[in-house]
Amino acid sequence: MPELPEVETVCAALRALLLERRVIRIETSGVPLRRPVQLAGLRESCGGRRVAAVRRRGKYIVVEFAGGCGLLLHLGMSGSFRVEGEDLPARSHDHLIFHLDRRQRWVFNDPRRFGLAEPVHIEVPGADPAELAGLGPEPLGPAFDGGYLFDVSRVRNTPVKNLLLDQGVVAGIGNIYASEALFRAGISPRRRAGRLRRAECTALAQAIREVLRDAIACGGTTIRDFHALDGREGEFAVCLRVYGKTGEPCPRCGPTARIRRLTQAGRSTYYCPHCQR
DNA sequence: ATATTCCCCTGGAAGC
DNA sequence: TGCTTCCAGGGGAATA
Repeated sequence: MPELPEVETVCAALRALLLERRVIRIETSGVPLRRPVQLAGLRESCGGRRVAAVRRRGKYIVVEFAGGCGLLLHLGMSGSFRVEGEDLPARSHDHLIFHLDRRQRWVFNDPRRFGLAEPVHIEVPGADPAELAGLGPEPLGPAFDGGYLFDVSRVRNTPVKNLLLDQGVVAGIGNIYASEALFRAGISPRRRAGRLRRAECTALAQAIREVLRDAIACGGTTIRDFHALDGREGEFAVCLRVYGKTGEPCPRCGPTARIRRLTQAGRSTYYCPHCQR
């Protein structure tokens, strides 16, 4: 569920709440997330240490402690965090509890358990852990532009929508923003990636940056259950132009064209067959 | 090697 | 009301 803008929103809130805080003790529900939780490793990596940095890479969050110790987090489809007083009641699907100083706790809650929380090594302060080496560039960073997209797409026969979902090509785009970016760029999601012209790649890269920036400014998109640490929902849902809008008039073409849904690589894609070519 | 399909899980909405 | 079916913002393993 959470894509780059949602993870960015969560990450900024975590940074504000956790920086310089000390992890006193760690507990788990004992239930595996995407993989079994390595409680001993987490205690070694985080236990007794102060949070030195919190940053995002693609859809991952990296929490850095002193001494090269790190914590790699991923929200999966349904993960969420909260930081609250120790006296409040636990909730269903609380799978990781980091007890902090000042009688607070930091909780990772994840009903579907597709999330991830693992100890990692940080070689140099600010560096990515080796586990993230396969990620493509940040779409809002300097390495991502139309030229890059053109180059990496040449040898790919997959539909461009699938290419955008490949985290090794570009990190952080998910199902919502892939559809939204293709709509903004006027490119059909079914187009073979390798057949895109250079100008189309430029338009698409620009559309990706725009939609992600707009969504971050709105605190992300809440379709169902995404919420930030303060409980607020992402306001970008009202700005969606095609995602989830099957049968509605196209915002660009008007009532003469209706938004359609199709399935690509097992995921829903939304697009206007009239203005996306 | 690349590209789909399937699977992991829970919960909410929609259909009957 | 209750049951069944479908669907979901992710990613990785197993298949073609």
